[in-house]
Amino acid sequence: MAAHYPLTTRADARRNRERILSVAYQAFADDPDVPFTTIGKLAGVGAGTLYRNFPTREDLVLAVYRQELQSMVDSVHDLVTEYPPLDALRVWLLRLADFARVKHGLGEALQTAAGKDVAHEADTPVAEAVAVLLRACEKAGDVRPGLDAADVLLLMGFLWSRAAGDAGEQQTRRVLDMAIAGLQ
Amino acid sequence: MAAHYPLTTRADARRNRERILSVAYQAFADDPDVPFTTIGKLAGVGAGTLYRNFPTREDLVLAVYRQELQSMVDSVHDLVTEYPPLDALRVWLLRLADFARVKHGLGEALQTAAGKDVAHEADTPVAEAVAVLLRACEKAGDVRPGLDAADVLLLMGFLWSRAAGDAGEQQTRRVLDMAIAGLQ
DNA sequence: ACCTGAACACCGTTCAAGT
DNA sequence: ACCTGAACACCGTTCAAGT
Repeated sequence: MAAHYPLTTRADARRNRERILSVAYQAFADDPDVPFTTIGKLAGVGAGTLYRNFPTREDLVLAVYRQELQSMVDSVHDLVTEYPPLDALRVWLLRLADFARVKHGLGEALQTAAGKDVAHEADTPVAEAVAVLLRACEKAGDVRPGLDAADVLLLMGFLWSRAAGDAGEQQTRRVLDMAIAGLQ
Repeated sequence: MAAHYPLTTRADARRNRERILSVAYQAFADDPDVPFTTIGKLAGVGAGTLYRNFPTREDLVLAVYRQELQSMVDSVHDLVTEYPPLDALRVWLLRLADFARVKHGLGEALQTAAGKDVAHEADTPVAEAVAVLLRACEKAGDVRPGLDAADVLLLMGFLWSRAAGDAGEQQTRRVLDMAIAGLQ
């Protein structure tokens, strides 16, 4: 009596999962408290399908988080080819700051055990992304040599916690510029 | 047709309000997502009474926040008489760190407009409390002179945001000790 | 003036029936 | 194998009736 595992996922099943993920980010950004079932409706799937793919709200939040952070990390390559090194660093960190704001809006899902795992699992790729940007700046002589990516991220984390509490984008930008000036 | 305002609050009304506040802190600490109506039941009041006193969950959260922070500030005087200055500072900052953890658990009520007002309104008394503790340490020669209370709080805020994300009490204690060592 | 608690609305979650 | 959506449970909120 061998169990039967499907060799391929059914096409509609894959489509449904992708649809949910693609509406979820915007839905969470618009309203962090959006009813879970509403996301299913927006994606045009039944409640059962929503729950089979993401048994809890947290599962969906974390999947969205993972997806967005991945696309952030993937964007590094294009940035360093398109912009001067220092601008690439600034743009990327600004995007990360925006993401951190949304992440904060996503609620405390990242404070749970599973959430910390996901957040922690992202640490290495994110640190590597920063390392790539820093190395480009270093080569161009835009920052002082020997800067540690983890240190930079720690500093950024500090800025975000302040920025989230107080004013919005403007302040984030100003403080970020101050921090970058400090790296030079 | 002058409106009639009660000259004195009815005794049972005052009692009810106090009862709600006294159960709320523990209830939130036990489970930040405790159903709002459950707090009414724990306090032994009807849903209507709960809602008249605290129209929204946020109102109750903020009232609890205010109350607890007030008692923290009030405790400074006893601490500086009971403990050596540096110990008083350490104990008080540890308590504040514990409170910050619970505050975090209280959810994002403090991120709203009203929440920021309350948090901001607390800044001055809290900074004064720290200033009192610092001055005592300075007089005893335990810290270097000229330390700014706001700077110390900024540093603490940084520690908490790290501590909340990662490990709990142990790490908070270690990092706090490092920070205090830095003040000396 | 203040209280209680039943009543209603809304959202989370499951599961029987369908393709 | 996967889907839909009705059905049920639970919590938030109001308000008529009581003291």
